[in-house]
Order: sequence, then C-alpha cells, then structure tokens
Amino acid sequence: MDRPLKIDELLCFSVYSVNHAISRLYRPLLAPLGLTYPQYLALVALWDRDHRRVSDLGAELQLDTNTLTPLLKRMETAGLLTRQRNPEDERSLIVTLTENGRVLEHKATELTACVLEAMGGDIEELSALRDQLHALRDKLEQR
Amino acid sequence: MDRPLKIDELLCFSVYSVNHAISRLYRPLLAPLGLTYPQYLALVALWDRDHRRVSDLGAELQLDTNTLTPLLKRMETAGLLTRQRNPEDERSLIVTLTENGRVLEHKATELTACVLEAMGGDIEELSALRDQLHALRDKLEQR
DNA sequence: GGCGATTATATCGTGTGCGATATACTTGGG
DNA sequence: CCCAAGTATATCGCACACGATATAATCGCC
Repeated sequence: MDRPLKIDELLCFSVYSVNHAISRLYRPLLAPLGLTYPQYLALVALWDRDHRRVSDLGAELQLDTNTLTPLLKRMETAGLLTRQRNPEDERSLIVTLTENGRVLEHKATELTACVLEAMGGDIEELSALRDQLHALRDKLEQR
Repeated sequence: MDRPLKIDELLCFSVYSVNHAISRLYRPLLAPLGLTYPQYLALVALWDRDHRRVSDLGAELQLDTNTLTPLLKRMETAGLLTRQRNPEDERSLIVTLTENGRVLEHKATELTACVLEAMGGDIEELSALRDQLHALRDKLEQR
C-alpha cells in the first residue's frame, strides 16, 4: 500500500494536533495565574526539584538554553524564581523558586483535576496512553 | 492520591515532548526540501486536496489565519503554491499548488518510510496510538 | 438600493523553539 | 603558570502559534 497518506493518517499530525489542543485547553486556565503553558511545565519540574542548574532543567524539559534563558528571565521578572550564578562554578546558573513560585503549586492542583476531566477522566486509559508516548519518545531520542 | 504530579507523569508533557521529538526528527529530513515541519503538514493536506480556501485548510490543520497567512506567503515565495482571490467572493483566498509544490509529494514518500522506521516500524501499534490521540483530540475539541 | 451585521483574511505584539554563534568561566597538559 | 580545549549560559535571527484588532467584501433586512 504505497498510496500517499492523508493528513489524518499521520501519527505525527495527531501528536501535533493534540499538543495544540492541550495548549489551548491550558491557556485560559493558566491565564489567571499569569503563566504560559511552557512556563507551567517548567514550574511543574521545579516544584519537584528546584535549586538546580539551567542545563539540568533543560535536560528534563528537552529544551536548550536558547529557549530556557528568556523563558526563565520572564519568570524571574514575574517574581516566580531567582537566577544566581553558582559560586563554586561561575559558568552555571542556579534556578531557585521564590515563595511566590512555590505557592502556585496549590492552585495548580485544581487545574490538574479540570484537565483530567476535559480528557475524559479515565485515569487508566490516559496513563496507558502516556506510557506509549514515553516509549515512542525514547525510541526517537535514541537515534 | 493527591500528591503533586511529577512532570513525567503528566500526559500533557508526554504529548508536548513527543511533538518536539518528532519535529526534531523531521527537521533534517525536510531541510533538503527547503521545508519546515508545519509547512510540510500544510503540504500533506494540500496534496490530498488543493484549490481551496485558506479557512478550509485552517479547519483541517486547526490553525487560524494569523498563523496560516504568513506560512502560506512563505510557501508562495518559495514557489510551492499560488494565492488568488476567489472571483465569486473576493473575501476568500484560493490556495493552489504549483507544479513545484506537487512534485515534492514523490520525494516525501521515502521520508515517510524513514520516519516510520525511526518510530519502531510497528504499523499496527502506531495506528492504534494515532486513533487514541484522535479520540483525545475530539474530546478536547468538543468542549 | 442602502447600511449595519457578518464573514474572510490580514496585521500586530508576545512568547516560544531552535540552529548558529558569542561570551564567560574552568580544566588540563606542557 | 599559561593557554588551548572544553563547558555553561547568552544572544541573534527566523518561523511558528495565537489573542486582539483591522480591513475588505458580502449578506440581509428594511
């Protein structure tokens, strides 16, 4: 079967499309908190573990400094975190959440519930989907 | 279980992350054709059906004119398509592929094979994943 | 037939992503 | 101890996304 694929048959488009749909779902929920969707993802990572280098965060989020530096600067300006050079190695920059940044975690829990509901609420099914996507990501990265 | 979620437990992050991984996979494959990843997706849609309005294309790609207009202008400049006002309704703009734009379809078939291989090559599995993502997108859109 | 409402596309501003390059700091070999 | 190689972050330019707004054409109601 070598006929050309229609766009809805491409897995890559369904991922692309769902990603935008999710982003559009989060946008109005995050707006009251003054956050963009990528900023929210960075916060989730920092809530779990902060006081670490930009490159550590970048490895987790799969983003390089050309994306992270301006994003983190905006979050610093918004008072969510601080950026300080590591005294032991002045090349690296340590990102630490402020009280303001930490407090948002509580507000975000209700947000998670809202998103879960929008996705259909079947946790088993959504977890399975997540695991398949992780497996795919690993396959794509190991190249 | 109300403990805060880690980033790798969020379905939204796995979608976000796979989307970027796919984009990074396509980038070097599309570069020789002079295409970006979103431009490629627009082309796939146009190969299936061109000579149609911008808003039609936008409905399929889930993109509004604020994204599509500049994207299509770049593709017009690259000689892949033409943009002409509809004589029957001068508000609407008809997008038509040029010979150049149409020819790329052949080159893209080998690209699809390459992507399929990078994703593990199990068509059944990948199709199932695609269908789950479509179902999720529909759920998110119907809100 | 004229004019307000609607529709289709365009423009503007902001915030990502990312390749390419620059800058600042550290390390290691002589 | 010095300097070349390596490392961490920053900057620049371009191409998306998208909310908000603008512009141009058509429709519909009187």
